[in-house]
Amino acid sequence: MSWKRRAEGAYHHGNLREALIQAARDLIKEKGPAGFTFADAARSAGVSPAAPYRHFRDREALLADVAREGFQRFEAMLATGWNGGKPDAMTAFNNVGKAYLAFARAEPAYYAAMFESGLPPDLSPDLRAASERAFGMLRTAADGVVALLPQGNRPPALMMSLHIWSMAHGIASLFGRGDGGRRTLPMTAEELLESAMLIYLQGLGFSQKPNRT
Amino acid sequence: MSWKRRAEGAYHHGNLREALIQAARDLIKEKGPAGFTFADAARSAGVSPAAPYRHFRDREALLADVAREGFQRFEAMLATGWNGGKPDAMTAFNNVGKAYLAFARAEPAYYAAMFESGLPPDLSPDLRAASERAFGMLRTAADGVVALLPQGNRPPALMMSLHIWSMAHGIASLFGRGDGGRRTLPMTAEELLESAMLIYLQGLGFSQKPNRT
DNA sequence: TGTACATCAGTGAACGCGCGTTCACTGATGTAC
DNA sequence: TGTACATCAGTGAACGCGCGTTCACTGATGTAC
Repeated sequence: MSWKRRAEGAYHHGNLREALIQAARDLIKEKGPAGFTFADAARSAGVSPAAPYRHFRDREALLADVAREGFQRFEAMLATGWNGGKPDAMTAFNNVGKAYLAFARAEPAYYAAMFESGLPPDLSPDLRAASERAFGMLRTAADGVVALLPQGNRPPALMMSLHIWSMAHGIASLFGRGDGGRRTLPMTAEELLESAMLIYLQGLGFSQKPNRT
Repeated sequence: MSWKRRAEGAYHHGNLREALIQAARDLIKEKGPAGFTFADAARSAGVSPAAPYRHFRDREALLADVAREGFQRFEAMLATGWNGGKPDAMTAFNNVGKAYLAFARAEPAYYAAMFESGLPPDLSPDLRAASERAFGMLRTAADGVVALLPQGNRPPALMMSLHIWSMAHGIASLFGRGDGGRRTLPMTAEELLESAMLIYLQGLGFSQKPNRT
């Protein structure tokens, strides 16, 4: 469903590019990243099957754009969780984890396009850059947390951010998706991630729990 | 490629069911779990497009059988890693992690069918059971490790096994696949997992590193 | 040991379908003067 | 302000293709007697 309805009988759509991305998201959400076709997207947007070629070279290019847009929103959501490290780095770090899972649940279509579509991560420089900026947020959060430890006792922040990324992605993939059909858990995905991060941070030398927000 | 070549001109294939599973694995490896068709599999196995219907209701049933078989081999591989908890639980636990990644790398087609095909986990009781037995191996390993801790200071082994599963799955999905096109890392996937498990175990109260095998 | 027969596994032709892609086209929009 | 023209965005018909599925069939295998 496009946020801007096409005027009845209008020859020019006016916003077809965005409408196609939106249509692709809807279709991915329903049927997975492999389950939509170029013709499908055109139909959903209410245009002829030839129209999408004005905006995307092929299906893969459309999918890549969905992924790119997804990384941008993902980055924004992680940044909101981090919130500049406030009120303190530990709490903010925990909020980044929650934001990660919230994104995967709220936007399963973006998430699938980003991580499960089979697109090569550097299909285009734009896609690559968007993906790296999103990861950069995890890195920033890891830097903030590592800085709380005494010098000489600090783990590499890059490694730490890769650990957190992997854990959050694993939980999101296995349990935390908004599109049903997934495995069930004796606890929420958020609780699972939070408990894992807590134990992990204790392993790094932290002793107290992050404050709840 | 079937391990049993079809006799020239033989009318009966003799092993078509297994040959179709093998063909599906080859095609999944090449093009992803969504990238193979029933007709494709028949062609690879050298039979007419109608032949697979003698053995599988449809494409999804074939895919489910690939996944089921995958879970069985996965379970066996994890069990070999665990090796009854020998030489000691910590070392064996670490070996389970290595076995997890080794499987994902060596058998990307099975892994994709198991975790990335979009099949509902309880499509069939058989599939469900195979999946749970595989997870049971992680649970067994977690039990073994938890038992090393003093009573009163033991985390729930179920939670711990979910943590490990998520971490290993996250690393395998993001970095550790044998089919290329994945993100690159400043370390191996095995090193990433091992370091994460080490920190995690320290967080649980363990102080020494597991012995190397 | 031989024969008749039932069962099984795969054939090959056929069908309807939807997809990706192309093409010459046309209606709408923007701009130079 | 009006007009001519270039550019742009979407049309609709057409094509070849491969897929999923069905069907009556046939060749091979196994078994009862």
